[in-house]
Amino acid sequence: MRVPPLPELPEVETTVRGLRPVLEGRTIAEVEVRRERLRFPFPPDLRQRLTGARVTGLGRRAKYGLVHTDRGTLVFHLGMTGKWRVDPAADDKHDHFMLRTDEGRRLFLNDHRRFGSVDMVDDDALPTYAPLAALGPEPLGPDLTAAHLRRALAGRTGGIKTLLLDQRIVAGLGNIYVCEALHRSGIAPGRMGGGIAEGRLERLVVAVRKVLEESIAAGGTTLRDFQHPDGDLGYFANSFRVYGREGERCGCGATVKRRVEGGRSTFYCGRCQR
DNA sequence: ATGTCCACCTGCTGGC
DNA sequence: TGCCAGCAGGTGGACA
Repeated sequence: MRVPPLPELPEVETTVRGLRPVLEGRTIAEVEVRRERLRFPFPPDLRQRLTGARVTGLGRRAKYGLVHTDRGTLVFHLGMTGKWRVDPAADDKHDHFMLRTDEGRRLFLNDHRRFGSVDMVDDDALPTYAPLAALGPEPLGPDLTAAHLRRALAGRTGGIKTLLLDQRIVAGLGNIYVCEALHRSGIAPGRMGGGIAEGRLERLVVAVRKVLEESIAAGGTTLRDFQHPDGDLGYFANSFRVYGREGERCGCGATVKRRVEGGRSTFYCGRCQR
């Protein structure tokens, strides 16, 4: 079974890297807002504010993409099905938001399920912008350590799987990479967060970094080697060891299991993960 | 404070 | 063959 990857941290990182050469240093010549809202209403002054703005740089925080301009920062979230389409051959009914650069490149934010969001934040307000300020450490940065996890998980009785999805504990993980990281570190998804030994947390940190880095590397390869006819940025081929593989063989020979918790699928191997 | 559940949304799948 | 219920899940809010 093959599952299209949802936009988690690696997909957002790959998207930002793909947008950078198109946007960085450019001036936004035209902005089109095609509906009132995605998950949240578009800022009412979005079009006016971005038109004529100069893009100074692009970045990412957790699953948020950041487009810094001389008039503030455009913060976008891809939700579950969001992607940017660059110079697409044809129009699509789920192209909700368009930027045209002074070079005539056209970028469409496409999101058929509309769980994504777009916001515009003043530079001086960015450090206290609530959606970003509440986030835990970047998993690929120096602040994600076993010691951090030990402190953040202390006393927590919930399952480690659920807790790792909490963006305040670690920022940027979603259902897919949490399942993969737990599998690689041999930790059962239902294990109580507060009761995990330090050595296992060390292994978990390593596994989280590794699975994200491998995925970003794969995405980078895709961007370099493969030009999608529609210029899609945000989805790329990937292979998972447990996610979406219910009933298939784990590397150890046991069968991959699926369990639903809180309406979310958890894929795991009952033999490798304890 | 913490854990649990639901709403949001649409394309796809499986069952009849 | 066609229809439709059910499912997928990131996030924020409601609730106990």
